[in-house]
Amino acid sequence: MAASKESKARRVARMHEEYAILCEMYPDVYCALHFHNPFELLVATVLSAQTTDKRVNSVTPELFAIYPDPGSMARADPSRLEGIIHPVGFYHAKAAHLLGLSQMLTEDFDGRVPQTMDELTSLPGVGRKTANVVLGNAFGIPGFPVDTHVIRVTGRLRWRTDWRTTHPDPVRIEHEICDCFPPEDWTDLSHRLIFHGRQTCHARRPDCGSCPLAASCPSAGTLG
DNA sequence: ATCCCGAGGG
DNA sequence: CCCTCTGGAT
Repeated sequence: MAASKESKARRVARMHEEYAILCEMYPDVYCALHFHNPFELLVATVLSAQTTDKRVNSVTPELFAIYPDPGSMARADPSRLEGIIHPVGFYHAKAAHLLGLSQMLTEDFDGRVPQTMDELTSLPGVGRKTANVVLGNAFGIPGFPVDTHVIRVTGRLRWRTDWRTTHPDPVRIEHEICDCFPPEDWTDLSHRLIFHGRQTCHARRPDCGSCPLAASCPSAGTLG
């Protein structure tokens, strides 16, 4: 068992090679959401859940023109807020999240976006993935956002020691990958894995034929 | 039908 | 651990 198992050093070396290939495949993968401050990024990221960045970007200009800061958003009329963010979907829950979130920012955090994982995830609508995006992009604090794409892609590439697990633990994936890459790579690497999952390594029919990673991918050709 | 750079609730 | 929440695009 231990003899046939790939050594950690070899596995880490392979992960780094595959990261380099991802960089060649997707030269311009940075935060698709344009923002001017941590509050705007936080709101835009909360809105981004299970939607496309295009829809989020279609509502944020009006949203931030009317509610430029936590104080004004905390006093927003719920139905008006719902109307503004309606195109992103999940508008009822997300409007409630934005209201509660901005109220909590004004009451508990002096109107500022907190800079720790525990404080961020205490906000309504903010999970670990969203918190890591905000930490990395707004504050330069390294974090590794794990979403469904990261779970799937890292499993197929076998970047996880527990890749056979049916229901992998996202926190464990985060820690495993952070253990193998320097902190300055985390945000960028996460974005590329997510982008790869969307563009090529789809859940149902992954496009292995056009994927440069297929040569070293243990799952290539075994799917779809 | 299935997917969108998820999170909260039961 | 499952489900729901939205609607538009493919």
